[in-house]
Amino acid sequence: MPIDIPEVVIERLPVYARALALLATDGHAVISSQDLGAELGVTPAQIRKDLSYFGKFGKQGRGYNVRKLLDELYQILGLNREWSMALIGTGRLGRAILEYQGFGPQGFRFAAAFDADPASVGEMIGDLPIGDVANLEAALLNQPADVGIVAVPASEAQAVIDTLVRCGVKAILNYAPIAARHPADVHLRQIDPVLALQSMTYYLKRLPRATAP
Amino acid sequence: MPIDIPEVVIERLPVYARALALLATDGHAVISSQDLGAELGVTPAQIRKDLSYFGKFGKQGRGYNVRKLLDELYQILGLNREWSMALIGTGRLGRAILEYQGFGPQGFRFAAAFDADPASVGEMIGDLPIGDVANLEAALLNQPADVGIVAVPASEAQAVIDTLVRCGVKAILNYAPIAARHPADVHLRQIDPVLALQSMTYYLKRLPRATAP
DNA sequence: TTCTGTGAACGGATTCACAGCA
DNA sequence: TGCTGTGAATCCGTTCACAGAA
Repeated sequence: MPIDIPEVVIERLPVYARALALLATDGHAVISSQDLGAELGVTPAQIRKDLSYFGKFGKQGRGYNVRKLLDELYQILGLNREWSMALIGTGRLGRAILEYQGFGPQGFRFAAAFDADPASVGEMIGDLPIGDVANLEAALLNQPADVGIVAVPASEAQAVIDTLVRCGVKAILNYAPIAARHPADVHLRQIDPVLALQSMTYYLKRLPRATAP
Repeated sequence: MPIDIPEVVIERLPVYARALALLATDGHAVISSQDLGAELGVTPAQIRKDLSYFGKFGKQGRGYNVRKLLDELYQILGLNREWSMALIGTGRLGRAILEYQGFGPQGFRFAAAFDADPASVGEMIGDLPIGDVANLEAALLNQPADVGIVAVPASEAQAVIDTLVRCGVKAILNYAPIAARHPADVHLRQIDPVLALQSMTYYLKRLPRATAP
């Protein structure tokens, strides 16, 4: 298993896994790179090349056993275990993230929550107590989390991320609209709907039709 | 202004704009590609090359006038106007999106909301009435939206996206966890925190330290 | 025959490096 | 001297095309 696998490849694997999971529940036993690619809007060669970084999972002339390939991807991605997450920021956004039903079924569990507002600290959200962000470092050193979820205001986000990094957290999902600085060995993903919209308006602007005011 | 500007370039422009806006409010009048790059974790050459697709905005020996470059980027991206959005899906996620405070200040306004649940249809969220998703097509043809925001369950998302496409919506922000099929002239961005997490676990799995069970 | 796995070819984005202007 | 703008060189991911297994 080579060490220099392009990050784009790693980012596509969960997409494949999700599609395969769907195929499995639909009762498909086997699928070709051709058909999987059509499903996902990806070229068959892309899929085969991506998978070839990790091994040979298909059968020539047949395709891939859906169940087997799915298991392999789960193994590769580490999805066959539970991952603990610490949420920092329990305002509107933070609470929405906590209540989002998509994480649990995929094995991502909130283990702790923190906020800076004294009015919130001590409060319970479900069965999760809100801790003081001032104690974030101590709390994390005592009970580490695999992933940090940052949902604080933009002005506070870099400081929170620095703290997470200092505590050894190696994966951060940042909802704050900032370009956060972080060491190369810490993985950071940005959830940024406004940036997504702002890049699409470039193309909208160049279209003939316009919305009525 | 060439037509074949790489999409990655377009996606970086809002990042530059955001940083410049911050610099402007901080009172910085001028910035070099060097300093802006350091701020954003991007190489100076990258910034200069990106901007060169659109014109010459800097002064040799000095750098870029922050205010002027920001104005140019707003012009290029079409951020100096308001864009209307239609939200489809007003469940937990949809309501959180509606209440998110980040869209308004950037000129993105919710013009309509739709749901399939008869119990929700007719209800008001703030000053926005929830329409029946069965009437989505008619409503959009009557009052077009610039952007569609999809926050329905995964099983319904492709159908909703198909409808938006049929109504001429050319920009879609999809929160549903599916790899949606869409025509090349329709721009689609995916907000998918679970995928983001699932690609980071690949790297976490390969680290020595593990969380206590 | 069908479809995988993969080296080779290709294409496109990033980086380099420098001419040129303030 | 300092920094932009940009062709050229480089790097890297994608696609091609085919040998080989079922």
